Parts: sequence; structure tokens; C-alpha cells
Amino acid sequence: MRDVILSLLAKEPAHGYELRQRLMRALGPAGGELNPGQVYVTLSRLERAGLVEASEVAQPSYPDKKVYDLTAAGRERVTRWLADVTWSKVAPLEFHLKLFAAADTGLADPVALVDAQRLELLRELRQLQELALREPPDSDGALLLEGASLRLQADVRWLEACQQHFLERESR
Amino acid sequence: MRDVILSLLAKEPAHGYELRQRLMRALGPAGGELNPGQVYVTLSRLERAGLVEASEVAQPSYPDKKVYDLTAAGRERVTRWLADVTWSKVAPLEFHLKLFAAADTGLADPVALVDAQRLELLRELRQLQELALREPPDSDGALLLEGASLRLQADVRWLEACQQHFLERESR
DNA sequence: ACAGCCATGTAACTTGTTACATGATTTT
DNA sequence: AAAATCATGTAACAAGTTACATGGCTGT
Repeated sequence: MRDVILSLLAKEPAHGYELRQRLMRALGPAGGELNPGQVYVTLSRLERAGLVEASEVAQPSYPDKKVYDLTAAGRERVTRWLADVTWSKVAPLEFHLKLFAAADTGLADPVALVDAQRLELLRELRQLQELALREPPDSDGALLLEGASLRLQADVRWLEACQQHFLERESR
Repeated sequence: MRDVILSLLAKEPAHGYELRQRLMRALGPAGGELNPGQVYVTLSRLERAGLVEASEVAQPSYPDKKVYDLTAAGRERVTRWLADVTWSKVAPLEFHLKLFAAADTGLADPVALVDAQRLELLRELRQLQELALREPPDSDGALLLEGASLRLQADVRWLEACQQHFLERESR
């Protein structure tokens, strides 16, 4: 959540309500629900951490809104997030957001991100295969390693589809 | 962690130190490290929740150990965990542990678990494809859905390998 | 009049995570 | 004498999650 909200703010300042909508749109139909409270909790924690700043904006015929923007530290953190090549649990969703954050903000090149990530996954794949060699065949450990391996391969194939997607977009 | 520790205790009562070792062995070389503190924290929280009970055991020439065992509520919870077909972030590792917990404890049939899980994933796959139909082709949303789909397919293939594994084991 | 959108948040709880502290015993 | 193993935990923070509370405006 933390990094995701930050990356949305990297595109443009926004208030909580808007962020929630953008996020749900970004995650699409597969994203599921998102408790509004979560967004506000995250924002206040980010503020406490000095990564965002709020400014109250009065509106004529609507409740006031609190528009948040990144601080320098926040922007730095987003940039590091974009460059981070860790493939965590929530991988595909998070990477998807990362890609579009890169495209929207110009803080990083999407195609380069995909490539870096692909290389990282391939490295992990090689490492898995090395481990598998040391494991007795048909053992429980080997089974688990195969699962990880199949998943990584699927993810690599997805990254290739992503690359295609962005190359086509660039050529337009 | 919670459910994992519980499932290890479902096999047999154990103390924290032992649980940590078992867990690291179960996760194999891909599992990485595990801070000992984590285990003890989890155990004390489980105790507070009334899912496990401890009894101190004195040892002649070693520090005393605290052997934990499941309560009725704990055992009930493990059983529900085994039956739960949710495919969360940490999916493969967790499912792997679930499978072996089932095999070790006799609280559930591994082959049946794999089958239930496979059916669930196939259901999710169908659902994804329906969503994809409503999404414009080559859109950002479609890309994300494809990623999810590729992953699910890989996971299904892994489940088939698991099934194979356990069928062979049973026939021995 | 009532539903639904706009807009905000807090309190409380759970879980993960780590750094640190302690101390005996066995092996090298 | 040093290092590894056995064995336990605490304090503190970070993060996710949800239930609840508030209130005005807009459209039917």
C-alpha cells in the first residue's frame, strides 16, 4: 500500500478519495475491494514519516479536501521503489502498478524496468535450477522447487508480453 | 506463520526451537532464513488466543523447554486451514506445507486437497477469462489479467505434478 | 424523503519483523 | 579458549485491516 499510494502521488497530487478511485481503476476488475479507511490510514502514516505533505483545499459546495503531495524524501523513495527488482508475494499486481507509475511519471523507463525485472527472474531461475541439482530427484524439496520454477517461467513469459505492450505503445 | 506453526504442532507437540528447525527443513533451501524470535512471538500469541497450550519440561543437562500442544480450538482451526482453498500471495509455499501437514497428521487426504485446489484454480481461471472478454483487447487491464492467467496456469500445472507425486507415494 | 455520492478520518486489533538479551553445554 | 548448539524470550516498530463515525450535497 505504502509504495503504491506514493507512486500514485508521483503522477500528480491528490486527495484520499480520489486516490482510492484511481487505485481501484488501476487494479481493474481483478483488484477486488478496498476499504476507504485504508487509504486515509496510509496517508497519515506517510505524512508522519515525512514522505508526503498535505494542504487543505476549501471547496465551495463540497466538503473540504486535503490534497497530498510528495516531499523530496517521498519522491526519492518512489524512485528507489521503481528500481527495486525484488519479486515479492504480490508480484504481478505490484509490478503492474510500478510499470504504469513509471510511464505516468517519467521517473523511469518502463521498457528498462521490464528488462531489469526479466533478468532478475532469469537469475533466480538459474539459482533454483542449481538448487534442484543438489536435491534428490522426486523428493519433497524437488517438488517445491519445481513449483517455484514453473511460476517464475510463467512470470517471465508475462514480462515478455509486457515488453511487447510497451514497445507497441512507444512506436505510436 | 500462525497457521503454519499450528500445522506443525498438529503432527506432534514440540517446543519453539524444534519448530524452527522443522520449519526450515520443510521449506528447504529456497525458504531462506527465519528469525528465532518470530517463532516464539507467534507461539505466545497463539497461546493468548487459546489455540495452543504449553507445559514446561525440565531437562537434566539442558535448559528447560516449553512443549506446546494444540487445544481443541487449535485442532479445529488447523482442520479449517487444510480445507481452505484460498490461493493467497504466498500460495506455493503455504500449499506445500499444507499438503505435508495433511499427510503427516491424517487430518485430510493430500490427493483430495490437491484436487480441490486444482478445481478452485480452474474456476478462477474461467472467471479471469470472462473478465478478459469484457476488457478491450490490448488494454492495460487485459495485460494484467493475462499475467494472472499465466500464473494460474503454471500453478495448475504444478498441482498436477503434486498429484503425481502423492499418487506414486501412495502406491508404495 | 431517501439513496447515493463526495469526503474525511479514528480506534482497535492482528500480524510480521527485527534487534537485542540471556545463559548453559558440547565440540573443536 | 572459542565457537557452535540448545533454548528462551522481550520491546518496539511497521503494516494491513476493519468497524465505526460524521456530515453535506445531488438527483429521483
